[in-house]
Amino acid sequence: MKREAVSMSDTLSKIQSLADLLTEKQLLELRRNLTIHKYSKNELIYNEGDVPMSLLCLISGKVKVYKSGVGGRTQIIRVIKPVQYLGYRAYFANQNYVTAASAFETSYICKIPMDLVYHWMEENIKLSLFFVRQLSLDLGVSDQRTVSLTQKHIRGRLAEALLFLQESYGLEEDGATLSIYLTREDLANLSNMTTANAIRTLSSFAAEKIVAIDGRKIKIIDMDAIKKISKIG
Amino acid sequence: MKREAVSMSDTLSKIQSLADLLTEKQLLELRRNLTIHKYSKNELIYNEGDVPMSLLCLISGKVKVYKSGVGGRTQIIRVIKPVQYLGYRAYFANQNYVTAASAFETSYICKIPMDLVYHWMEENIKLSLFFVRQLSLDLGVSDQRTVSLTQKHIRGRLAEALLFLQESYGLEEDGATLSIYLTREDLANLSNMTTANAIRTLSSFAAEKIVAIDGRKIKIIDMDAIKKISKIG
DNA sequence: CAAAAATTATGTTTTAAAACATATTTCAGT
DNA sequence: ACTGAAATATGTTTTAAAACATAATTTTTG
Repeated sequence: MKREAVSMSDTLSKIQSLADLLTEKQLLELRRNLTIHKYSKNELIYNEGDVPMSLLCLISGKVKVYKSGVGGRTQIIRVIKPVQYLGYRAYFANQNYVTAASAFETSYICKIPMDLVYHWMEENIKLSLFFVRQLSLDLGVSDQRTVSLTQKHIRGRLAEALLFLQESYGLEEDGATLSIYLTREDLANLSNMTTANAIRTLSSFAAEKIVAIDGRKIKIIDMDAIKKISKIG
Repeated sequence: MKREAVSMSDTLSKIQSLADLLTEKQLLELRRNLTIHKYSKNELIYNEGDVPMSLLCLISGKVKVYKSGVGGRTQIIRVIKPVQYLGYRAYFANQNYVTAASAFETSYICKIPMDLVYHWMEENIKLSLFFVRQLSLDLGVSDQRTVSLTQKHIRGRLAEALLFLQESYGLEEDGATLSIYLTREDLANLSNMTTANAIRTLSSFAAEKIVAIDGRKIKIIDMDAIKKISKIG
């Protein structure tokens, strides 16, 4: 498990695909204005209502974007893996953040002043189109998620969450264990259910030999079954 | 009630704010490539899985964008009023449509070939930034909606739907009657509930003198009560 | 290392909403 | 204007999931 800090050159190589879109001048400005920040496990990165100031890019670690709803219940809206960008929507919409973000585990995030990014966009079509594409992908996921979370039953929602985690963070060397260890509460907040129901439903999956659980480790035994449960809802 | 067809010059004046972003050359291309289409009540405009070919702009009428989920249940994702654009997300994300759209009532829609629009975007920053903004607003609404639909109770969801319809389509001259007449089924699909529950819950609101119903006409009597019910969920 | 706190686990009860059923009314097409 | 279909209305039953409760672990922290 790597534990070292992230250097500037590490960071620049990670955001290469964004940097490639920039002009020489913009690249220089990027180097001058980019900052790197460490967030510990469960540390808040931004909160609902905050003014969006920076484009964030997750360099290493894992992050959740969530929203608190009725009676303080939390819904995880999306999860972020390296190297993905976040925090841009609210700025473009001229709003304060309507979501919050925090680190699942120790994470390094680089920040680029959003005013600067927007400035670049005004003279850099490729960068603008990059965000058009990102936002379009995000919106598709969000619309799909609305329907899944409202219409699927508990088992379907949990199965979908497991698939979602697998797609987002992948599997360990055994090719079966999810590479992220979430609390049951996070799993519940991802699947729109109560913590007790996440625990119960996951136990059922284990009893049915669909998954094997060892604390927070979840090993997927029968992927087809999970896909089927997710699909039929 | 206006019933006439929509002319090219009507249309051009409606899409003025988009046209203003274009160069002279692009404006000429727009005039040559823009087409106007009439859709009757309940007519399908595009379907899930279709290849997105055109940027659509609703010139007159009312349109719903929806998604069919588990067991064919329909969720209305958003409603469109004149002059709003639709149909662009899937193209930008390089996907087929994941939603469908149809007309609540007779609607005129103008179509502009999406390849052309994208071409313009590649040489027109303002146009690109227009879509960045649109997508960002859409995404904010979608994320908010995910939480509302999953966490609010039936009464809260219906109240929210009524507010949403009021914001989208406004009120009639009496300053109280919603300017859109939906079937109870559409109201249910907007609020994530069964038709029977939409009927029942709306009847309750009427019994509580929060609204007055006359067929599909819904008159809002106690706006504060509706806002409160929506808020507390 | 031990105590406190948080998390996981399960059983039971309650509740909200769906499913089912059946009239009644309204609407659309001939 | 008539007729079948669609939409509305309302009552009853069933079911899924939340709420509540309590205990056993595990994790964190002083």
